[in-house]
Amino acid sequence: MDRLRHGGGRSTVSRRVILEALMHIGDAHITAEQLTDRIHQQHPDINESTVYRTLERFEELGITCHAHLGHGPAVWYLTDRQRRYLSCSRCGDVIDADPALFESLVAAVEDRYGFTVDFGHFAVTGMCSNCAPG
Amino acid sequence: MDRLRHGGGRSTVSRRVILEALMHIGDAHITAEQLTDRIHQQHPDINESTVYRTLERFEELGITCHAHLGHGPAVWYLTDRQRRYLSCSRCGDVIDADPALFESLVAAVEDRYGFTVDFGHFAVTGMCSNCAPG
DNA sequence: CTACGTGCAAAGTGTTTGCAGCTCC
DNA sequence: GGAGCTGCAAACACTTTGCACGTAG
Repeated sequence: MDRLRHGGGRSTVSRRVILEALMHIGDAHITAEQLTDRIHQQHPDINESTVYRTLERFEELGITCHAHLGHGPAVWYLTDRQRRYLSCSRCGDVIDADPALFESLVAAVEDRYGFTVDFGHFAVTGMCSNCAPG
Repeated sequence: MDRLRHGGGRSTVSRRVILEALMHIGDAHITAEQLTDRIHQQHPDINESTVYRTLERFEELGITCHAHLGHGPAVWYLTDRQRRYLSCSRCGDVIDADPALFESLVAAVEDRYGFTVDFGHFAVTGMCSNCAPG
């Protein structure tokens, strides 16, 4: 909220509620729709488009970010730690992987192409151990 | 086409035209809409939904696959070689990177989580050298 | 001849936007 | 008091689907 005010934004009921809901899910992640549903339990008057707009505003300020885990809706979470999602394209299971594994690839790509990888934005898809053939 | 027939599919004009168009783009990739537009130059009667259905059918048979390069439409290409796309989230530029760079990460993830990574499906996003700050 | 493929139009999903009213500072 | 938020409904982009007709094998 400090960061919001600092960035020229206003502190409103909707924004406080959305931020609290995000803090409440802790280490997990949530879609905009699920978040809206939860918020509606206590605040049925907060509109889904406000949730979208707020999440986007928060993202500009570096408070939240979103990732795409597969073909469905994006998921949102607080930017409190790095996320490296492995998403099974068959069963939809999501593994929250160790970022350290990705470091050498990030460095190699930077080196070779001058490209700064952001693994947080799109999940790495594939098949989990249960779904992989053989 | 052999593979199509072998998989129990029929050889039709639409399918031959779509396959030819895909072969024609060579090493590149194309969205379903762009593909439809091109096909319409010679075959204005082939419907976009047929293009979608055909690409999907081809994918089941391992002839084509699709990847998501960013927030826009998916791109399609023939499954003739591995693709490791780096997609700049600012300017949209796409780098077709060397698959060898990704091998050790693929192995490490397999080892640690039993998860078989498919880097072909979702691009790796980030910032290209022109767009990266600093 | 019949299962599979197609055109067309309509629906679906996830997200964004225009506008008029409201509220924080 | 005015920029910034909000609700609402409608639009949006991309893709999928239902249905009746057509065609490959």
